[in-house]
Amino acid sequence: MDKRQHASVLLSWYDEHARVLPWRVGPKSGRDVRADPYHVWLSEIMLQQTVVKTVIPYFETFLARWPTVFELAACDQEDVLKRWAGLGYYARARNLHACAKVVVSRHDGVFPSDEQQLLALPGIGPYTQSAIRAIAFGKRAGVVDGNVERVIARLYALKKPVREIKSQIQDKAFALTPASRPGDYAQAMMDLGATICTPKRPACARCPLQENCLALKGDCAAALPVRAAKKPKPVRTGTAFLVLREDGCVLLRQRLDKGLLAKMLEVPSRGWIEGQKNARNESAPVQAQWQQVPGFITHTFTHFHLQLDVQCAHVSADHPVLAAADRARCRWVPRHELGEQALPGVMRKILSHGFGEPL
DNA sequence: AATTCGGGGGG
DNA sequence: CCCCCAGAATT
Repeated sequence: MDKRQHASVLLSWYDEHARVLPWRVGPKSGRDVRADPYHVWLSEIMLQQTVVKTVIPYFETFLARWPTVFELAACDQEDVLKRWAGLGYYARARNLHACAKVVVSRHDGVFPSDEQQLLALPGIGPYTQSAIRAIAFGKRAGVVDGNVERVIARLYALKKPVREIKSQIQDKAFALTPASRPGDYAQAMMDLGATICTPKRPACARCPLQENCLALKGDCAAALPVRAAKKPKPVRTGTAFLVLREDGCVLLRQRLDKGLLAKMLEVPSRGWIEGQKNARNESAPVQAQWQQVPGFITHTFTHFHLQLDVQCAHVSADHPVLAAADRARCRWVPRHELGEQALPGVMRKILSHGFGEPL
């Protein structure tokens, strides 16, 4: 099967099996209908390392709140962080807002179709750049994400660690990309990887490319691609402090501008340290009579496990926050407004555990 | 070239 | 539990 047949077979499969997604136009709604670059960009940022099902409700919320890049560029960053809360990788949200501002201020609100201009925008890397050019502008770009990486590795039975053959995979992906409907082709490859050519137990019997697949021929599809061994995740422990004011407000604090969960809100805590020796050096955010909440919460980040116990205290309305440096970042939030704050998943777990009920 | 960034769904 | 996901930025 040559390259033209490959693309033709895959596009036929896509025309019949394509999933209906809110940012996707077609494929049956017409040949030259291209998706709105703003929609494509927004969805692609959200889809970085995040599965389609998780993204859909966030995409709908963002589009309803900010119909165009102009509204998004004009809003406050914290508003973006609030609506991104729970989606993870929060640098994406900060870069999203920064990118919108640049597109408005330097490109008159029109997304560029040029590779270098796209790469210059915050949050847009090699993958997102090519996806936008193919899907929104109909350019012939080699779109390689984790799905395509796996499909290509199997099609050609590439048995070296993918780390070492990135450029080879990129070259083959581009070579296979047709001049017509490159956006549909890219989405077809990704859909194939997500639904047929899955990491474990691929459904080769239902694959439109089975005649073309060297891995299937060599009976090694499930073993590809070869990825580097992962390092074990250490366990960090600490204590969270849930401060309840008599008027029903909870003490929250904005995190630092850099690092884990940067600029998001948090329940004040100490520790997050491997082992337990130095966990008692830092102090609580206020002086109070602390009461241990029975049990603990656990949360797993990309590179460590976290286990926190939760201490709870009730304070009066004029109670001072201890650390002067913290006061600027601290705020009292009514309990019924917690759900709409820029609180990451782990912070919501802490609050739910402390209150004994979901936010 | 390695590490740092979240969170959740599926085996 | 472990895997990986429409990756990018930083070191």
